[in-house]
Amino acid sequence: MSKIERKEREKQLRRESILDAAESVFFEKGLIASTMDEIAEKAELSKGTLYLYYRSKDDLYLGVICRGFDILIIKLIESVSPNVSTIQKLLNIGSAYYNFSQKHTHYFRMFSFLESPQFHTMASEELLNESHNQSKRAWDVIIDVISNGIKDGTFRENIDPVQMAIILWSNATAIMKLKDRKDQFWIENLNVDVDTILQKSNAMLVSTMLTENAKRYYQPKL
Amino acid sequence: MSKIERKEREKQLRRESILDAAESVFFEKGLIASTMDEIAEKAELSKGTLYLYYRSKDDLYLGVICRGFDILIIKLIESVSPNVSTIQKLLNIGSAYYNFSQKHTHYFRMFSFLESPQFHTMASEELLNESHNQSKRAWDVIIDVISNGIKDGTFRENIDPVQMAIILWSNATAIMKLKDRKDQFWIENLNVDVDTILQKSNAMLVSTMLTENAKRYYQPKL
DNA sequence: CAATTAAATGACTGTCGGTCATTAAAATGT
DNA sequence: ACATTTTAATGACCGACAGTCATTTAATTG
Repeated sequence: MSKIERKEREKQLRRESILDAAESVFFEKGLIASTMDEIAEKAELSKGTLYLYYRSKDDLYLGVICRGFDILIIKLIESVSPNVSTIQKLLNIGSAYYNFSQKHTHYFRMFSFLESPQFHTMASEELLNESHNQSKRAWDVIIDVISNGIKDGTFRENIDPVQMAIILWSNATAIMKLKDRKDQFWIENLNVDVDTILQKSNAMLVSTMLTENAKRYYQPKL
Repeated sequence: MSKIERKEREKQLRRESILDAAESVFFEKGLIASTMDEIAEKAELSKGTLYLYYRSKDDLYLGVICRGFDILIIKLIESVSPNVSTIQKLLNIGSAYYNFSQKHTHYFRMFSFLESPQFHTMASEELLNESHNQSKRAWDVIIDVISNGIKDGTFRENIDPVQMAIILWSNATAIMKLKDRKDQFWIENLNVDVDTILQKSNAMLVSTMLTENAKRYYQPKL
C-alpha cells in the first residue's frame, strides 16, 4: 500500500514547510521575539497544527538548528575530503567553520541555544538528542583528522585527539562568537582585529601540536 | 539636610535586599523559570515595588550579574597583587578565574546571558553598560599583567597584550563552560578530563608567548 | 495636626505558549 | 455512489506571567 508512503512523504513535507516558516521568523526576530502565531501565519496554518508537528517552540527552534548542523557538517566533510596533507585538512576545517559562521550567521548564533540548558526548558529529549548527535558528528570530523595526523607523524604522539579537537573547536567558536557581537561591546573601542586573533590563536595551538619533523614543512605564524 | 542622605541610603538598602531575593530565586530556578511574583514574595514586597527599583526582570538579572563581577574582579585583583613573577601572576589569574567558576557556578553561568543579545530584550542600556564596564575591568587586569610581562622580558615583544588577553580569557571561559555542562553532553561518554584540557590549552597558549629567556625558567607542560 | 510628598500596593491588562473540543477532509469498505 | 471510519486541521480558550497604574499607606513638612 503506497498510500501510506505517500502520506508519510506529505507529512514530512509539511514538517519541512513549517520549519521554513519558523526559520524565517527566527532569523528575523530571534527566539524570544518570535511568536507561534506569527510562525503559523507564515506557514499558512493554524497555531494548533504546528503542535501536531512539533511539541514546542523550543523544538521548532531546535529543528532549525539541526538544519544548520546539516549545512555545517557537509561543509566540514567537504573540507577534509581532498587528498591533501593533514595540516592542510586542519586549515580547511578552520576555514570551513569560519566561512559557515560568516555566511550562516543566524544558524551559528542559534547554536548557542544548546549551551544554556536553562533557556530550553520546553525542548523535547528527542530533538535535543538529535542536535547533540549532529554536533557530535561535527566533532568527529576534526577528531578524525587529528587522529590521522598523529599516525602520519604530523602531530606529536603524546597528544590526545579528543582533547585537541575540543581545544581547537572551543577556541575557534569562542573567538568567532566574539567577532559576531563585537560591535556592541567594549572591544570595538580597542583596535583589535578579531580575524587576526582567530588566526593567531589557532596558529599558537597548532604549533604546539606539531612534531619536530612537521615543523620543518609548516611554521604557523605566531 | 541629612534626612535626604538617609533616604538615599535606605533606598540603596532596599535595592540590595531586592537583589538578595532575586539572586536566591535566580540561583535556584534560572532566568526563565523565575517569576517576578516569586521574587517579590521573597523580598516581602509587592511586585509593583520591584519595578520602582528595577525596570525589568532582565535588569534584575543583570543586577545579580554585576554582583558576580564584583566578586570576580576582587579575586582577580587579589591574585595579581602579590609581588611574584609575571608567569606566576598569570597562573594566579587562571586559578582565580577557575576557582570562581567552581565556587560561584551560578554567577559564572549567568555571565552567558550577556553574550546573547537576543535573550535580554528587556534589559536597560544603563545596566547593560554597567555590566559591560565591569567585564572590561576584569579584562584590564589580565591585559595589564601581559603588558608588564612584555616589558620585563617574559613575553615576546611582538605579541599584542589585548589580543593575548582575549585569547587566554576566551579559551579559559569556553573550556570552563564545557566543564560546567559536560554531564548532559556527549563528552561524558568519552573519557576526557576537562580540567586537564584547561591546563593543557592554557599551557599551549602561554608557551608560544614566552621569550627564549623565559622558557629557561618555566616550561609549560604540553 | 492638616497638607503635601514619597513609597508601596495589588488588581488589572495584554501577550503568548500551549490545549482540546469541534470541524473538515481523506481514506476505506460495501 | 455513498456511509463510515480515520486522520488532519482549526481557532476559541486557558493559564501563566511581565509589566502598569489608580489607589492606598506611610513619611515629611510647615
